[in-house]
Amino acid sequence: MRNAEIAEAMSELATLYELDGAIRYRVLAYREAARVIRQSPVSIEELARDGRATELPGIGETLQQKIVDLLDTGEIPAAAKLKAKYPASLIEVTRIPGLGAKTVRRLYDELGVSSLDDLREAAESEKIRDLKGLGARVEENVLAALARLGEEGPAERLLLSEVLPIAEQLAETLREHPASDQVTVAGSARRMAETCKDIDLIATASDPKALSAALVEHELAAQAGTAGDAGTRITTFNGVSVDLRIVAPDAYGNLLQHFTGSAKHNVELRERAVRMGLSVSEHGITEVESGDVVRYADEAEVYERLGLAYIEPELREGNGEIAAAAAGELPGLVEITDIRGDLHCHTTLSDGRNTPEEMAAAARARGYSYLAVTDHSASHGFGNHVTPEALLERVEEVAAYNASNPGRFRLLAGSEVNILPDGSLDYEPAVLQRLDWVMASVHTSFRISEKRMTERVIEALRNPHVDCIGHLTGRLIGKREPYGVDVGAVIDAAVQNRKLIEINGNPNRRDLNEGYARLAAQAGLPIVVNTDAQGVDTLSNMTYGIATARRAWLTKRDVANTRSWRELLKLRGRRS
DNA sequence: GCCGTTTTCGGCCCGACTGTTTTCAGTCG
Repeated sequence: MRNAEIAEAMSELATLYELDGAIRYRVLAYREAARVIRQSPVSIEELARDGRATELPGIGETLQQKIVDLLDTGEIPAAAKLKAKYPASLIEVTRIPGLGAKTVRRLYDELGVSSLDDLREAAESEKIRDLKGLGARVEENVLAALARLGEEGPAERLLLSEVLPIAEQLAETLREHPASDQVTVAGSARRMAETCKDIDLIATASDPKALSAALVEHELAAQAGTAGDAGTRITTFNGVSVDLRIVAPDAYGNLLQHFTGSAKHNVELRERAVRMGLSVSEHGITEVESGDVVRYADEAEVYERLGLAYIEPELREGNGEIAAAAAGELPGLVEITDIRGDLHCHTTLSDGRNTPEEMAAAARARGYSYLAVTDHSASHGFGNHVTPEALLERVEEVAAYNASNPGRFRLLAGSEVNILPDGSLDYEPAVLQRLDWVMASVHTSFRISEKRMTERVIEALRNPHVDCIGHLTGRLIGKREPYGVDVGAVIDAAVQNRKLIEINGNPNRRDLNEGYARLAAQAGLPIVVNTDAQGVDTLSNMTYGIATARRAWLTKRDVANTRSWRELLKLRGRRS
């Protein structure tokens, strides 16, 4: 059973318990467990079968047993019992914004509302206002929420690449405004998360209202609230909602820390504060006993006051960073400026838009000392494939380029070779042998079993000509689920065969994801951060690859392409 | 239900906003 399915069962049970009036901390415990399970890079099924699920934070003996029950019988007895008590369609009603479990339970008990249809009818026939504490306004909000649900579905999360450029453009506009002092992008965009729900901008200003007005009047604003002293909110034409919060300079650090999140990180931070006799909020740090409040202009001072080293935004996910900061054991994260080359990109030979010469020029302009052109192999299946003859011509072409462009930069002849369903590659060894660098990726036959997919990739890792596995799980964020593959087993096989593995920086992929990348690094597997660029413009997707690497706690040393080409070659198993 | 450099029991983050109420519960981020 996939982690996502187990997490979904826990999350459902949390809602059922909540409807049943369980104490909130039990509900919270199940929600937290669901989050931990969903995020885990290792198989919860295997862990629970070994009785080791309790090794995860937030999972104790009770949940360990419930997971085993779920695996054995397909359901959790406690959930089955509650489902007999409350109709399954009641859970959907709790998804209406503004209606929590308490309210839904009352609607069920007092009005017999047990589905979204019942809810609509109750609101339309003005029965909700009969309940104590609820009024006509609630009916209006419910109907509006139901209408939104009907036309557009639940609010989608946007890719970081869709959000970050807008966030930076807006921040830049505000920075140029005469009334502005400091402006920073906060929230999940600052943490470089895979997806973002909205944009948070944090600012200080000599004239807050004027700065708010500048955002309201921005050409990207399709809708806008009122421009106030505390900030404002707009929605851009492509539907991204943007919150601007303006604060006095002396509390800028507190506000920035608070609105950078994540929620989990902030909760852990405040729990630590409580143990120190302190209370942390966006307004400052209060000494509980004396009631004295201290504000911090600089975010780093907030962490310092709590006895912590500064924590980079990418690490603020509640994955052990606070304990590491307390112990002085935070990793020195890899920086984009550490990157010395890109080992996965395409040219006009397959599906790219630029020639090798143009790609090389762009790579040099980025300060790289090497670039591998890795066009798709013969059986790619989407046209534009490269025959063995064409690939050998490419080898000559690359040699000629390097001969006529002496110096520090080296163009590398490579290929992104398809891994066929049986794990073989679709070029002969004699062809592969001529290449400087071989990426091997799965592009077809996704729907085989996890076992076969794992064997398929491991077979490719045994091939002496393969250097690196590309986009291992094949996911497209928000569009295509990763295919079933035992990442842990692939990591082990890669280490054994002295291969490398890629973080693909295409913002739709970010594959390996941060959880798996952290696992790979812990196993000692060298990671290559690549772009998979299809043109000179997308070589800049290194930003997203590095974001994932940093969120995976990777250091410069963990990332192979922070090395010179000569040093990098020492990491791989085959003869060069 | 989980967890432990105050605790194996008694705690478990903080504040804004909303809608309904004359002081607050519920919901959300």
